[in-house]
Amino acid sequence: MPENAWNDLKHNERDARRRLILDAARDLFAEKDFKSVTVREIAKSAGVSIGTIYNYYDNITELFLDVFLTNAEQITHLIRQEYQTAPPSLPRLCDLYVTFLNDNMTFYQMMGHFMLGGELPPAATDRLNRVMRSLMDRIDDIVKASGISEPARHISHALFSALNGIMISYAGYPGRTAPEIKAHTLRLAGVVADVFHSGLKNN
Amino acid sequence: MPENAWNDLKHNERDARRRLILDAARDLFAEKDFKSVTVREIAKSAGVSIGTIYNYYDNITELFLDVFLTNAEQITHLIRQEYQTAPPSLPRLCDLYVTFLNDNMTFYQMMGHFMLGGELPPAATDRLNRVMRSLMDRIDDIVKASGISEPARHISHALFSALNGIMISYAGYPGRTAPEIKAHTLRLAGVVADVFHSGLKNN
Amino acid sequence: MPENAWNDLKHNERDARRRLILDAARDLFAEKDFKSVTVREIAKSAGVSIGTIYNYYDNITELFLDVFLTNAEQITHLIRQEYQTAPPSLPRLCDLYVTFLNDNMTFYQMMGHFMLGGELPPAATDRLNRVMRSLMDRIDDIVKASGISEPARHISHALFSALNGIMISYAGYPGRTAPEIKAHTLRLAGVVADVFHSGLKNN
Amino acid sequence: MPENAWNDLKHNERDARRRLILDAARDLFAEKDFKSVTVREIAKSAGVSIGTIYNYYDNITELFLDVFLTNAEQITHLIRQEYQTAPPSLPRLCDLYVTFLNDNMTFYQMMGHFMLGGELPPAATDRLNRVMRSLMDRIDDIVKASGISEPARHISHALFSALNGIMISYAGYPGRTAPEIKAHTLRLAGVVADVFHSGLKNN
DNA sequence: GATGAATGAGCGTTCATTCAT
DNA sequence: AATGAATGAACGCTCATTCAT
Repeated sequence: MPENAWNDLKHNERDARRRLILDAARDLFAEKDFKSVTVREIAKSAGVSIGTIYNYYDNITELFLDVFLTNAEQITHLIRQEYQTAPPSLPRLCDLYVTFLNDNMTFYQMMGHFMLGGELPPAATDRLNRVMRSLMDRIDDIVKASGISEPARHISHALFSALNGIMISYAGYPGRTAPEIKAHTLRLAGVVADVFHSGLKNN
Repeated sequence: MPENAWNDLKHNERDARRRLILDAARDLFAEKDFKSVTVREIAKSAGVSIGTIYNYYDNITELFLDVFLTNAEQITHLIRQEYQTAPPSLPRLCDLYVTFLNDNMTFYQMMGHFMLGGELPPAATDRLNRVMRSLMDRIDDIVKASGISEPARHISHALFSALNGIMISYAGYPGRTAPEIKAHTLRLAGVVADVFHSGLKNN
Repeated sequence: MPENAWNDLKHNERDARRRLILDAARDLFAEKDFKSVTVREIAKSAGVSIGTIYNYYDNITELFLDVFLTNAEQITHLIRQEYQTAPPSLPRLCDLYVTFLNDNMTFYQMMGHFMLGGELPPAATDRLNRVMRSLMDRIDDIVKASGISEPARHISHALFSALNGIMISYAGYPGRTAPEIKAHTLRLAGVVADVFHSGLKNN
Repeated sequence: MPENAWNDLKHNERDARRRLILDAARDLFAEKDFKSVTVREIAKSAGVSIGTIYNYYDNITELFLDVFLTNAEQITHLIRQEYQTAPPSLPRLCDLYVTFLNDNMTFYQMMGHFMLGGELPPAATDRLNRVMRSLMDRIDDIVKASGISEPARHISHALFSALNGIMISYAGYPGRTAPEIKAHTLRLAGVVADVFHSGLKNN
């Protein structure tokens, strides 16, 4: 079926180009506050023209959102994998998640942006909610499997919150190098895991 | 010493004016995303000219920072008061802090901004660190007094993180009213307090 | 001569395609200000690709001009028909022309555009002049046949001007519906016809 | 009253600057299609920065409208003067108006733009209508005073239309110099005046 | 010290046109 | 001949900052 093959090729090409832009944007975001990255910079960095970016995204917010949601899907996938391939472990979950946040600070910044102030078109809000709920579900899986008696959803929320909070509180610690920050945040992730583990056993 | 009196007067006036600007800015931030507030708006709202603002602040970031640090000092003060007037209580601390974040979303947004992305001049960084350390010390006071055996500082960091994280994770939940958000975040604050309380007793 | 037949076929096909684009453009112009119609929209509406349009027209101005001139030829033809099938009548001429302008606002807008501001390549200017002169000649036919003693060409110009002017002055009257505008402009066309009729008898 | 004097000075200065921009814009419009004049060009031509223009006008449409309305008020004033200082004369009115259009082609182009396609904010539409009605009233004054028995308003509309139409039909005549165009349009204005004059006497 | 008009770099976005397939 | 993704100059507009008064 040459028709299909051709379509696939086209589709692949389009996807590849989109990925090119996506990755360029992500790299740029890693260097500075993502809100200060411009369309021009992304275009230059991706090696395409400004117009091309608008060929793939209606506006820059959509691109930002795509970077964010791609990241969210990534960590969601990682947690699902962990759940499926190893006995459930709060410490490992915490380590996994905080490691990811350290390696993807943009994701973290964007979570703050989109979940706090960001005016989003309704369609985008829907997509955002769906993806975030899926992430939360995967965390829930592990929390539940850790033998918790309480209504698990609240615990999952609290744990998710605590891990996110580690970053907002320490990720930007001035005068610290990236490895130092990673070390400190992972240590705190361990403390959180411990506290939740022993705190929940005894309820 | 008339010279001193005159200086004091001048000093007071200057401080009063600065406060005027500060308060106007804070009020404006309460209405919308702080990054979208313009110098023009602040000037108008404070009843002074644009130029005057630059008389008190070198640039708009300094003003933003001043608002943030003022808020930080405020919550620091509240926690100190709590510590001095009531028996130490993790649940009350958590409630107090999360209530404050709900009532001062700007503080929360700015914490995210300054601690994550914000390029700050060194002097500003120093001031930021000092104030945040002081806030942490007050949290530390209560954590220590709650009868914890472990090295308290880490626990304090983790607790502080967890409380901050509650907000980034749920404060912007789309489709929820402010009271609903407050209710949910306070509930989660309760869960965190519980978990830390029972989790730490048994270590 | 198969060669010729083939050429004819090709020629017909080409013409049909051009007509397709032309009609799509005209329909689009009817919906909104012609200056705001994009090549992309025309292509989509005509069911061809952007590139194809450039295969038939060097640039978008040429297409606009083609739409305009086609319209001009249409009204020219209508007036000739009127001249050939009915006794010459100024009122009927005025009614016919103003009705056409009402039903083809694009033509009117374009007349304003091309005759006032439009930078046109010389070849296009020639074509424009030829077509407009032909239109004027048909008006002239009827004016002359109406029993006018004066040098007819000036009268024809003045009449043509007056009818065009009715539109620029009232076609966009805000708050009026299309039928109301048609009614008013036709009434004014009647006044103009009367004035020219009685004004010219007595000279 | 020094306060008032100061305010007057400020007011005058502001007005002078606004006039500067207005005139620069008008000059530019005279050179090319007014829709193709950019904010940058106007700024450069007026010797001010881009930002300054936005200090006086909310957006470029407002500036365009100001140029147009200023012109409209000018010709309105000229016609009123004529009415007050000379016996009413259709030929003189026609000559006056068409001379003005020749010397202010921008006014003519803008009339076409604003009265046909131009999407205008309601406030602007109101202002536009008021000014145009005032212009029409002055024409009405002279038409009525010319001893016309018919309902004058329709006649005024028709005359106004006819004069405007002269321009749309001949102002851009390609290959003609400005003086030639002026001569031809004034000649047609004379024809129109004649026709209306004798046509109306006999009704 | 207070003022606010002026500044202009820089923003996101558009769209006629090109050209490799 | 037909395609449509890529292009990038150019647009209107914003807003932190400056500086003459």
